[in-house]
Amino acid sequence: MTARKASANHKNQIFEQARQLIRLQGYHHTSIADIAKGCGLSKASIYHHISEKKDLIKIALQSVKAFFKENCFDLIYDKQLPDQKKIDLLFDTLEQYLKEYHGGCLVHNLVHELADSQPEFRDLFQDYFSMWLEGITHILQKAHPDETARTLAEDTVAQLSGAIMMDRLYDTNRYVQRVRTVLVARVLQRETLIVA
Amino acid sequence: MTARKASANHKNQIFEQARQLIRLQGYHHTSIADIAKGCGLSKASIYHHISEKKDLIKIALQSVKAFFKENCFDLIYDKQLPDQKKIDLLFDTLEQYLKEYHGGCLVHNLVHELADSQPEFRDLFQDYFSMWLEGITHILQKAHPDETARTLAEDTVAQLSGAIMMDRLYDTNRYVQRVRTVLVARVLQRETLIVA
Amino acid sequence: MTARKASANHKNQIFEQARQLIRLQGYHHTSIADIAKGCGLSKASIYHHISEKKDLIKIALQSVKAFFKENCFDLIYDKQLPDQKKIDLLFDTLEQYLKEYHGGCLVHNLVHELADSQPEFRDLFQDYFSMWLEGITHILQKAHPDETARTLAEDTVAQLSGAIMMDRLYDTNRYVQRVRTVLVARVLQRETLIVA
Amino acid sequence: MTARKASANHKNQIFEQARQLIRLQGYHHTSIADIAKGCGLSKASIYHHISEKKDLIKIALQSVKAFFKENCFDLIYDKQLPDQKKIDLLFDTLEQYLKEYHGGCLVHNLVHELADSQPEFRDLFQDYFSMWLEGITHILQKAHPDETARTLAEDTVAQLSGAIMMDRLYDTNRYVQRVRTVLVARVLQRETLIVA
DNA sequence: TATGAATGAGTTTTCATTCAT
DNA sequence: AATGAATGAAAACTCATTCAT
Repeated sequence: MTARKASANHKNQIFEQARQLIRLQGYHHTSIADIAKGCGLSKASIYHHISEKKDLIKIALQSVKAFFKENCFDLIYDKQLPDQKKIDLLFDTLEQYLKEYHGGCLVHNLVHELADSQPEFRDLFQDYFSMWLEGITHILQKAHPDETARTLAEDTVAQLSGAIMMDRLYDTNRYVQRVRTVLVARVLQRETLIVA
Repeated sequence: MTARKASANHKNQIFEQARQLIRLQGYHHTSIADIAKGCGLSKASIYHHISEKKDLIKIALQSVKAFFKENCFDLIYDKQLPDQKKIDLLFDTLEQYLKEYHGGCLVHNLVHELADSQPEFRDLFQDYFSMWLEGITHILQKAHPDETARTLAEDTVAQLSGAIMMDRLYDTNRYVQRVRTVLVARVLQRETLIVA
Repeated sequence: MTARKASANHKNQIFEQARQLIRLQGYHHTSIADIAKGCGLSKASIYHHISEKKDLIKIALQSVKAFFKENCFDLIYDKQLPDQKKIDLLFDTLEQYLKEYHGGCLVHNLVHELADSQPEFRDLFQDYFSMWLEGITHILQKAHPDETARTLAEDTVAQLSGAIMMDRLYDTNRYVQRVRTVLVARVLQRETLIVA
Repeated sequence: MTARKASANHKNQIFEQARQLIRLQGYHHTSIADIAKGCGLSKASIYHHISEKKDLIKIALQSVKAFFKENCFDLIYDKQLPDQKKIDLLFDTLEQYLKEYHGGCLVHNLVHELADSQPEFRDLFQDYFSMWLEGITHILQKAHPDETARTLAEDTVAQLSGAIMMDRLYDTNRYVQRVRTVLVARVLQRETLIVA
């Protein structure tokens, strides 16, 4: 049991290191040696848990998706939950995620780095953003007709993506805060001049 | 003269190749050899025009900034020009830039790839976005008080950044179109439910 | 008993896989992992049956030697058996061996790959060819004086070795067939003696 | 000029080292590092002259083929040259080649090592042996009808291939000498024809 | 300017082998 | 006997950079 745990820990450590380093440095600028060093393992050991470096991308993307799925999107479709609470859930989780490590969101970073040169990951990226688009569309559907809700969700997701980048660049959190404010206003249909 | 022109051409060719390749593949995934091959030059020749690879980042960023400065932001502060024309100028230039090559905007790609690992470029990135923020704030100042204009400009720039990424990922241009629509509405103070 | 059998089976499986893979891919190009995968075992398990990779060479060579010893050379010295039958025995066994898997004869392949870099196996190789040389010399001794018989046997073994290679390269069996034809002729003395 | 010569020398040194080491150790057991060390160059420098390791196989095979073509097969079709001289030319060249370095003939070694795992080189191997087969057939055509000449040439080439291996294994040259003797006898028709 | 050649350091990946379980 | 995990060493190959010509 100790052994099983220990080995599982190494596996998780590797994936966790990969996640962090790729988020901070990008995929191509993160070497297997970096990850190994970060785990106190040898390079060769890494290949006991993956079969090629690209596997780490998949695993990292899936883990970020799972994080938001479990913490937000699995809860958001609950009819009982008031819209405000849903938005809080979303943004509180996001803020926790962004605060935990610096370097913005791994998914956004990777989209820019890999979207064209590694088309095989497109589906994973689209999956991720579909989850956000559908979740936010759902939240907006009480206040708006379907098509409007979808369009506003797209605006929101775009703004959120850019906001994460801007916050990273200017080392603030005001851009993401604004997305929250705007989304709340949209739910409350108080959209005219949304300034806090 | 022929020689001077030829060398200037090589210089431009190199910078142009760098711009394109870095935009498509990212900085770390683009090698000096790639750029040299793309220009029909040898690797060593590249170093007659730059002193290290990083120079290419600077040059590329400056050229994108110059492109938008000359084509938009130098014209936008003209009191004669109606707001609608200014917005058209902005988005037409942007669309032209995005259409010219695929791969989204070089600046956004690089922000994500380099923001943390190469802090020396932060200023350049911030410069670039300041230009956009100030330009759009200016456009919004006729319709809104200063602080509101600034806030809405930040929303707009964030949304635009995310929109470029989303359009790249889904191979459309609808996200950026929406930013234009929303900005027009904001200028016209018709913000309630902005759906085309 | 079940256990003993099972392990013996694994042992044989490993040696059989090694034989096949080394014959096809060469010694250095066949990894312990390849052999393990071919047996459905783990790499570590291989080391319960050998102490280092080189052991597999020895075992493979011995098994090929044993195959021809049991099927030909143990029977060939029987005074009762007519020469023609002996030759049939030899070449039928050889053809069966060559047909069973492609990739020529393991021994010949290994001689070329290892002869100089691993002098420790020289004796094994020489043993193997001595068996052939003596066997064929014996067959020729009825029709020729001892020294002539030996010389013709050497010619035959050389031609046979080259024929196996040529057949492999051109994917035929005509070269080996010719060796059989020539040997029969030599036994029947239907060939003016070519001896210096 | 000095520079051109120097660089050409490095290139030749690399190919020469590759030829020698591959002949002695086999392709898979010869590393780029081995070759680099043998030339006093860095590993990276090797890649200035080849684009992948496999290139060395091609170059080595071509150089051996060129050696025998220039020294034998370009001369052998001369009607003036007596058959005995042609055979001398062939075997003197071969002996020189075999003596120059130990380790038998590079082509034979590679056939065994690569024939199946690297089918892309089959053509090169076949080319090489075709040169020999046609040359020896030509020599035998004065003394024998075409088809017989061809068959005897095939016997001769097979025997020669095996003889090179046997000589290497037993560190003699008697096996190859026998091939010369037998071929002379065949040209002089001092051998009852062995054709099926 | 331009380039062929060279290279140290680094990249991903493989390998034979060991060992605790 | 079997194996998952680990690893030092080495494999092939790449890269940014330098320099003599």
